Amino acid sequence: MTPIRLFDTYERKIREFKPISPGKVGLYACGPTVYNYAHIGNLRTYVFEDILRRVLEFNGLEVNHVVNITDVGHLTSDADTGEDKMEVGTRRTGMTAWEMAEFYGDAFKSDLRQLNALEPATWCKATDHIEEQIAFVQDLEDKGYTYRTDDGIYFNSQKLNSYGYLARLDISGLQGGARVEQGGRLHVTDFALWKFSNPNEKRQMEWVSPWGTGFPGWHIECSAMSAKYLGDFFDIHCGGEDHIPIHHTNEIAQTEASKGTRLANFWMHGYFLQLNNAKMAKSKGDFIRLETLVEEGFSTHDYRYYCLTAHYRTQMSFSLESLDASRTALARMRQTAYDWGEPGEISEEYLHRFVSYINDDLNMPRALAVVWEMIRSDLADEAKKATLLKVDEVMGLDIGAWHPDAIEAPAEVMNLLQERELARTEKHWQRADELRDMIAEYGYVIEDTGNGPKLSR
RNA sequence: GGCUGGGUGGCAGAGUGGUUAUGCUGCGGUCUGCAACACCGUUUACGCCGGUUCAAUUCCGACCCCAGCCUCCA
Repeated sequence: MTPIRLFDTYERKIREFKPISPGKVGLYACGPTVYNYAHIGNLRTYVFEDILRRVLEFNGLEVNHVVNITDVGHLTSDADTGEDKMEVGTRRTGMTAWEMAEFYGDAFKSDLRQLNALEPATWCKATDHIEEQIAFVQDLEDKGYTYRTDDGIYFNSQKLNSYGYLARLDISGLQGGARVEQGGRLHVTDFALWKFSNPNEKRQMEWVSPWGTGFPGWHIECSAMSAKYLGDFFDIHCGGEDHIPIHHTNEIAQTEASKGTRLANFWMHGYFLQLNNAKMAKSKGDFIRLETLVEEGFSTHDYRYYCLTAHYRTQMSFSLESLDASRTALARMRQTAYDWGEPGEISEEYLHRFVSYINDDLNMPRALAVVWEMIRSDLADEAKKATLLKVDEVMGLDIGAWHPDAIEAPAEVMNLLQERELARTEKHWQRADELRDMIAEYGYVIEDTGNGPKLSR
């Protein structure tokens, strides 16, 4: 079998992937912060992670997939004007922080299911792992990596020579450009491990700790939970590209200080979906949800297909026009496959070519090109069907489950349709065309096939 | 300002030191009463300026532009 080669952000190169334990892969994916719905840009990263998992499994590996839910740890902005996102969220929704976390967590899981992403083996919430996080911070304190300020316990990034290696950070450059008040931090790159509650206001989420009542910093949850579920050094850690300079840099710093490892053997990042030449941001008004696309008449699978048309490591420009191209392509793929009938023998040649691309750093656009080549080849239909169903184990487009919708048209439309068929057998073409126009006014399109007319909306 | 990454045909998006994916769209054709579907064919593509080379979109350098991060963020 073709070796699996993956791009590792830490090394900044593609290298062969070999599991730390033969046959088994530990995979940790940074999950959502649940103060709002996920937008399609967020979702693109989870589609990438799902493809990664499917490719590993396609290669016969057993994947232990862990995804966290960040339901606490939203640091209040360091600037005086900053607000706690969670607080803003509770005001907006009228829910408590706990209710909100559950609500948006469920919405997120629902989005993933609709995108046909495989369910992780473990979902872990930050609030369910406060003890582990406290223990982790305690360990860092014992090892001399922390200091205390007025508002929390901080990680001293200067204690690690390798700090910022993942992002190739030029720390002196950062200092010149820092736009935010440092507070009590000693260095710009230092970050909170544990934040104290403000004595003047009661937080909805807070816990007692050896340092005082408060809540964990954002980064510590991933170091603590990944260690719990996958060990001190596991195979792959994923997330969005924006996590490279801060979140993952800090996770690595914590784990390196505590465990002496770089946390994961491979660091992989999904790149942004751009809207109007800028990243889609929850803070802007123009963020698009999966549900928004459905309201626009697209299916969630259309969006999944769309994600496969670009490599995960390139930014992609979103527009309804380009999504429409994917919808058309997927519709043709499904319909064609349906018409092929029952599957026969898989074409080893096409399968092999497909695998050589997916194993080459998840090159789905190239793999998809092979699939189209196969579809338009002179292979027998049964072989095409079998091959397509096989490669769909990776694509996840549910090709095999699809069937044409049985259109339920109102009786008026059905009568018109019947009338038109009569006109056609009598070769009254003008009348037939009039009837077609009338049917069109009800919103239905007619396709005349060998087996009679076919209605669609 | 610093750091990281990128600029490919109408759109999206692969890839390569010489033969220039793939999907969608447009155009031409076959099929069809017409249309639609399907199928076949098809259009001056590689930001700009230098350099290396027999040959550069592909390698090197400068420049311009774009995105991300430096602030919660997929």
